[in-house]
Amino acid sequence: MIRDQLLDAVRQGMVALGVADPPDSIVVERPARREHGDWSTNAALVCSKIVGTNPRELGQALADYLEANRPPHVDALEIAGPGFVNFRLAPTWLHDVLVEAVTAGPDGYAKPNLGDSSSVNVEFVSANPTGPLHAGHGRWAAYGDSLCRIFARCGYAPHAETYVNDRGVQINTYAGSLLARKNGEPVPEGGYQGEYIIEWAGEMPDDITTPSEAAGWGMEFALNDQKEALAAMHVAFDTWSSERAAVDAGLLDSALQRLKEGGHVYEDGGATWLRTTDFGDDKDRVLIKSDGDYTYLTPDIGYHENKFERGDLVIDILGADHHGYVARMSAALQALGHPKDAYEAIIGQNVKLMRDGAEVKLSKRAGDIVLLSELVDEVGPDVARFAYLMQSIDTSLKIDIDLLKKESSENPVFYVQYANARIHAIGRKAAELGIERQPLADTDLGLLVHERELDLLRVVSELPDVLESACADRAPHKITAWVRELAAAYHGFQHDCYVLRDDVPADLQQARLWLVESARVGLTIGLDLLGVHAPESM
RNA sequence: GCCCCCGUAGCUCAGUGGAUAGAGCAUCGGUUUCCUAAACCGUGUGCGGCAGUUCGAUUCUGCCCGGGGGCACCA
Repeated sequence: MIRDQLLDAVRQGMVALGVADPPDSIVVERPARREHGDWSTNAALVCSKIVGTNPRELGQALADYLEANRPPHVDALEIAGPGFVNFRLAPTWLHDVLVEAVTAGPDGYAKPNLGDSSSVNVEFVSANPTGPLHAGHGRWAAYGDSLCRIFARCGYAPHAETYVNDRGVQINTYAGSLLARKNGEPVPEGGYQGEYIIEWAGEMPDDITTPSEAAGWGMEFALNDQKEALAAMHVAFDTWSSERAAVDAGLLDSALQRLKEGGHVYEDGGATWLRTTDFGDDKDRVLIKSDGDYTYLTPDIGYHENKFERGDLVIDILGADHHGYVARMSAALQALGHPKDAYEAIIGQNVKLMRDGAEVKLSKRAGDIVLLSELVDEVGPDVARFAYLMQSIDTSLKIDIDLLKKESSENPVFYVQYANARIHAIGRKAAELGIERQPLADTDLGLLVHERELDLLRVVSELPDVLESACADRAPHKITAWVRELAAAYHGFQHDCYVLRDDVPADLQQARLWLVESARVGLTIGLDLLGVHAPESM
């Protein structure tokens, strides 16, 4: 890659200038402003202290060295600002990017091996089996699924998992609520008030009369409902883990036993405690209540321990209301002997759903929830996923349902989908005209010199870096942002550069057809990472 | 009181230890005998505040202010 070639040259230059061991903080990057060249290095600023000269002088010396030992594609060098060395490259470096992209294709371009096949277990959604998924859950579904796609492309072996809390008090509450509604009675105090309970109770067979029967039937019904909603969004899990099954399999007992053997457990006030403060938690946590029942934490520890069988790295994707959970789970897993960095919790901020200009509450106990299935029905899985992935997971997400339903330029999804449709329209039109793309080797890419053409290739060239960063930062929204940039560059290109019109010379036409292909490769990869399908015509 | 996230343009959000901080929408104006105008081009205001670290801070650290979410022998 061009950047590595430039960086190598810069580092060699610094060695030649007396920096025995050039620091890693030397970078070659794309300057924010085009006037500052195609690439730029901070080497002189970083190394000036080591050499004892001022950055501008060192920069000049570096520029002189590079002038004499010119890396590929470099047209001109200049020193600027406080001591940056800027590279101006011939367009040939972008033509190389085109060749790389279309040769590797959607399966091979932008495929960094960061994970070296190590496995990563990603748990997300994990809703209680006591009701339907609401529109807020969609964020975790879209995020988790996209993150797994990113991991997979970056050389990891991801395992998508969701956890079903199918035991505990909320199940009894749920069963009680179902039975009460079945009998036409108001739900008990603290029960589930949602409209769906009435509806679901109506579907419950008459021979179900006991709480335990209602619980069994209700959980299965809820799970099926959730699976349908996720399937409509094209989200699938490798594993659905049942809390009850984990307890029955003895995962809880064996984890508890090992914690005791490790000396991390003590009794106090009739309860059994885990000394999580030894591993950074701010207070110890109860494992077994004084009434003999486990807290929610205890089976969760057993379950998390078990997840290491399905991942070298275990990641939980949790809502902001669970952030207090992280320190105790991390402490428990460390007490079981796992390295601190083998467990990672990603805390996502909440979803605010707007409809008719007002916020819609998403609480399951309140009446008017917007179901995930409703949202996906209304706008489709692609629009929904794109909307969920537009923002950083660290920010609360406002989703305006009215806006998503509008198929207009106010809705960014269509901008991207339209770019995809136009790319494919070129292909259709070319076929209609009997124009075929000739072998790449016979194509003169040197004809691609229009600013729009080069801008498009610049965006294509950035995908590998964007992907690495999206993976390292667990940030699918960086892919969304890149896809929007690519669409913008493509629309700009297509506006100013004709491909198939009569007056386009045949050799330029060929080069542009390959350019369109490189955009197709990039867009295909980007949209696939988001799990968003784009229609070939609109 | 403690913990987590956020505070960037009128709105919704990107972004970065660096050289003049971006995009979409909204406003106003312009572009089409031509591969989808669902497009393109032009048009202004902005890093909540105060210190510190640094050659350089919107970015890192501390404090303050503001918004959201947590602080159970609930899950």
